[in-house]
Amino acid sequence: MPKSLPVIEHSEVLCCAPVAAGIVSDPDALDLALRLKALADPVRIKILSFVLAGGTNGVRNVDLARDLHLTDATISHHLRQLSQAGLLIASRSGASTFYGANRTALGALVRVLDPNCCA
Amino acid sequence: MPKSLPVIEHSEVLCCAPVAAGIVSDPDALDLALRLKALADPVRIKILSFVLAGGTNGVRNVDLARDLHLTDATISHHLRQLSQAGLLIASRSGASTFYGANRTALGALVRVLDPNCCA
DNA sequence: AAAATGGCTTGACATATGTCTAAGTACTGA
DNA sequence: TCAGTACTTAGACATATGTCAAGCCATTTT
Repeated sequence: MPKSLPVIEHSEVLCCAPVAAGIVSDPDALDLALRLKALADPVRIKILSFVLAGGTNGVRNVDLARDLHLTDATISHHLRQLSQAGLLIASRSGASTFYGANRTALGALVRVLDPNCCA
Repeated sequence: MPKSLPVIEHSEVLCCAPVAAGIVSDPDALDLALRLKALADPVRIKILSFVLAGGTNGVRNVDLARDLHLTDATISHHLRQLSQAGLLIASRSGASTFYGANRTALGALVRVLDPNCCA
C-alpha cells in the first residue's frame, strides 16, 4: 500500500526501445523499475505463466494457492503487485475474483527493454 | 555475495516464450526472477541506458558515479548485480574497468517474457 | 439462519536490499 | 618512491519485501 498504482497504458507509445537509446529520464527509470520489480519474483513469474496458460477465463486466488503451495494471503499479496503494475486485470464475479493477463502491458514492458526493437 | 553468478548464455535457446506457454518450472522461474531483479532498480536501469548509449568503448565506475550522483561503492554494487546477471560484461584495462552491455543476454531475457514472441 | 467458501487486510516476523563511510588493493604518473 | 586515481570490499544502517496466522467481509449453499 505504500506505492500507488500507475496502471498506465503506454502500450504502443514507447517504441522503440528508449533504454537502448539512452534517453531514460529519472521518472521513466523509476516507472520501469517498478514494473520490473512486480515481475522479479519467482512466485509471480509462476503466477503469470499460470494466468497466461489459463486461457481467457482467468485464474482464481484459491487455485493458485493450491497449485503453488502458498496461503491465500500470500497469493493475494502477489496478485496485488502484478495488478498494480498493470500486468494482470482483475474481474470480480460473485464470490470469486478472476485474474487475466494484460498481454499488451506485458508486450509494452518487453518492448522498452528490447535492444533490437527497431533494429 | 550470497547469490552465486549464473552467467549462463541461453540466448537463442529459449524462444519462444516459455512464460506465455505456461511451462515455467521452479528453477526456471527462479532464474528468470533473479535476472529480472538485477534490472528492477531505477539506478540500474539508468546504468544500463548509459552503457547502451555509450557505444562500444564501455563505461567506467567513476563516470557513472559522477553522472548519477552516487558513491563509487554504490555504483560498484550495482555493476556487480548487472554483471552477475550476465547483462554487463566487464573488461579491465589498467586501473580502469570498462563495462559493456551484453545485448544478446538482454535480448534473450526480453524474448522469454514476450507474449507475442512467436505469434 | 447458519455454515461454508473465496478473498482481502492487518500485524508480526525474518530476510533482502540500497546506500554510505571507511578501509584496502592495484595501477598511473610526477 | 610517493601521491593520486580507479575500483573493490567490509561493516553498518534504514528501508523494503515475502510469508504466515488471524480476523473480517461478501457470497454461496444447506
